[in-house]
Amino acid sequence: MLSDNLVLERGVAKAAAALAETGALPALDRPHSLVDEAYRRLLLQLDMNLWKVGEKLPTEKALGESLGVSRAVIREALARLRADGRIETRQGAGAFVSDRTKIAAFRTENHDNDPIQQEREILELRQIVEAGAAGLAAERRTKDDLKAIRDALESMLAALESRSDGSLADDAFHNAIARASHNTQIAKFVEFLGAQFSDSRKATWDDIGYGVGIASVGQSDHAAIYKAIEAGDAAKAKRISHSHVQRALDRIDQQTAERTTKDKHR
Amino acid sequence: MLSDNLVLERGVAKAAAALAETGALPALDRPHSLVDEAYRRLLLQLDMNLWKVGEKLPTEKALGESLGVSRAVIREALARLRADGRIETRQGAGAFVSDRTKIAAFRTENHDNDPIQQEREILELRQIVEAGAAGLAAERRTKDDLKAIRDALESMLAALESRSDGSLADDAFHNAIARASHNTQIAKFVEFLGAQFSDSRKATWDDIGYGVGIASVGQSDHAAIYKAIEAGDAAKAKRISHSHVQRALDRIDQQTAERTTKDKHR
DNA sequence: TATCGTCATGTTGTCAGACAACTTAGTGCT
DNA sequence: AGCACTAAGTTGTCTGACAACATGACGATA
Repeated sequence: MLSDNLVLERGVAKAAAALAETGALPALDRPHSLVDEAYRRLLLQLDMNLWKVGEKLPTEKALGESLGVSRAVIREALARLRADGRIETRQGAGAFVSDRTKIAAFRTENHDNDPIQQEREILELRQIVEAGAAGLAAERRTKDDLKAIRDALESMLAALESRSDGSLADDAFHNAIARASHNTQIAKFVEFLGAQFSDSRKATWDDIGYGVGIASVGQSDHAAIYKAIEAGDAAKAKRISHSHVQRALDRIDQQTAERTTKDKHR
Repeated sequence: MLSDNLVLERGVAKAAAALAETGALPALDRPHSLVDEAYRRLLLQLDMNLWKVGEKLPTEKALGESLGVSRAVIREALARLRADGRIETRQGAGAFVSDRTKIAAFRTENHDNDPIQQEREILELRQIVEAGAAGLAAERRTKDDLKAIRDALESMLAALESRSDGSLADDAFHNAIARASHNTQIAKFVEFLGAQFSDSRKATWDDIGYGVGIASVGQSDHAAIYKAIEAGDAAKAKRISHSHVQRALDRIDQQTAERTTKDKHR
């Protein structure tokens, strides 16, 4: 079942050349490298608890043979899993499934979930963390922090007036607030969460966004958040930041509702 | 400066054998594998902005020669960096520094920071997220969720009465609440943050913890959090959860204060 | 019998070389 | 200038080899 040959699966040049004569479609799509594929397979099997915690995985040789790839490919895939803290390897012994207390990295990827649902969930997490960060920022901000936030605010205003893309300034604004919390982990995490969006956030700033006026509503939120942080009002900063993201959540829910309605009438 | 040879650096068997005659201490500690070391070096150089965003890294061959390791080692290290989203590689072209919008994984590790300070920062992040999760849990919990939380609560109570280690049940309690938020990203992240602690959390449950009564105070917090979630009181669940973690933060600050005082008198 | 070395075997860690697939820059032709 | 073509350089993958280490079997010794 899981012994599918990775090489045979994707279109290799040799196979493609052979098929070209028969008129079969060329192997245009090479979605991932062999290492990527091997990594996905192994991660999937780990998530499915195919091997218990502490149990030994098959040897690199065996894994390579079952997937039809060389040991080098398997080793690079295992290196990733080890970096994620999902497995531990001991020279001469083998690779073992590590328990959950060893997780070393957080990723938002999810094999099975609906992408929209996933985006909603990330946004909700973002809402919590950014509101908390805004609260801390109100308590700890320095003059330099305020200046950084203000600069980003002005960049966004300029973008808004020229109807150009302000998503970068938007990012900078939220990151500046997170940094003002003077907690590098929070700052790093907000930056990370922001990166998980980059494309979908642009929707706020494109033509549609301007048409609906999302961007300008957002801007008044931003100004209010800044004022609260400047005034040192943590509760207020948290509240406004929270409701600011809530608007984005509501938009997602509204779109989802519209879609399901459409589906019913189809 | 950065052309140090990794192989020469760590204690290789050959070198150890040579030193054995001179009476030098044996190379007991083999801290990391070559791949780990190479990964750290490259990550450090990336964090130091040695190469600009979009800039091309040296070739695998060159990197291998400058670190004194084979291409295979470099490739596995680069595989990790690529998995983290720090670089992108194009076959035939090279490896390039990717911009911050591509970050694929969040790690708490920090090269330079004081470990205690880092623990405090993670705990603060935890405070924010867990309080938010508790709030959502109060709004969305099902009967099954409540049962899972209650089970963990009872496990902790049993551990408390038998004065045994309840850190696992403690973990289970907070994870059950996070799952009750019905947001898999939040649940995954709470689980992740919990894993970043596992050892230091045990302090709450060891002998010292019992002596000071930390565990029993925590237990009354836990019970109150459960009640609030059961009652659907989101604000209350958030508030208690927040102050629950605040106690742990205060303990850290107190320890830090004591240490600095001691340092002064030394 | 129980314990302790020793050894054979298997596995991971690392190295070296080779070729395929691909990019890039240059070269020469039109 | 623009184009096809070539050549060199780079990453992706494969293969084979050896070192370092773990583990269990075996036999010697007390």
